[in-house]
Amino acid sequence: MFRIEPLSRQPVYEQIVEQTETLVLTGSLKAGDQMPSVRSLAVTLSINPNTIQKAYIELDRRGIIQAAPGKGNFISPAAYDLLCQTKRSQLDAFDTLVRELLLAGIEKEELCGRLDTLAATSLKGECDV
Amino acid sequence: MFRIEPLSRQPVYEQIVEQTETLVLTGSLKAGDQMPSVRSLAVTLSINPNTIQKAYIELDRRGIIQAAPGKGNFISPAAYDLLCQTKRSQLDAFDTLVRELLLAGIEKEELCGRLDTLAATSLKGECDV
DNA sequence: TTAACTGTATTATCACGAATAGTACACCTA
DNA sequence: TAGGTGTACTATTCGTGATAATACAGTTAA
Repeated sequence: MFRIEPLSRQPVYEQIVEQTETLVLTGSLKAGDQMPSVRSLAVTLSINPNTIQKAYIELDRRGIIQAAPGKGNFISPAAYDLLCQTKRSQLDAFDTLVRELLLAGIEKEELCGRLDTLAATSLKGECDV
Repeated sequence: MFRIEPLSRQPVYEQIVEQTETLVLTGSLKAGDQMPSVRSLAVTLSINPNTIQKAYIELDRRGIIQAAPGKGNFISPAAYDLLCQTKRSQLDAFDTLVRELLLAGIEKEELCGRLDTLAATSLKGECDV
């Protein structure tokens, strides 16, 4: 379910947060789905339970999951819409990257071509905002 | 010349490296241009000379600058071409980002529109590879 | 020649945050 | 009741970015 790279600069707990969000966006995780328990995921990924907890706390803070003490952590009903909204505010990252690639002499046409290919591949629904 | 954000997760020395590379790509720094001296830049940016040196060592390692002991650090003749080549290998970052934005329900057309705008704005030459 | 600049090298130390370790408590359910 | 769940807390380790303080060597111009 998760793929952790311990050598990455990005903290492990953040990798879990981001991958969870991606799983929600791709539809692999839907509202109401139960997350792996703190302890079980710690065993699976061979990392400390506290690290998992830290990731879950952050996901809860963002409204992506909801904790039910004694039962488990579950994907929040609003998770998907929340993420759509968040991603929309990250369009400037797209701008920055494109600007740099253009500066490096990469043709606009090449980027457009890739965009088309990706759009055709990722056959996903819309975000009803 | 440089804009350092001390609170960023990105190390200061890396900020200097990346900004230098961007300046080369934009044409603000050309082959043969002299970089600020380690000590002077340290004073200007109010950071430790060792941090500047670390950035310069990395730039030298990448072939972007060349050191002339006793004289200074200078933009390497191959700097621009090197960066064009490097950026080209970062197209998968573009793919990853686009994929996520598409998943978040952002229309392909919107991204294309932004791409057009950016291409029109950044009126730069090509990279003769 | 001297002074003042340049890059380079070395060692020690500090500061911050990620990650670990260990323990404890409360809740839910079969 | 037993064993799962989330939660809280403290202490410690560890890596690394950044600082501090020197020292040495090459270049340049007064």
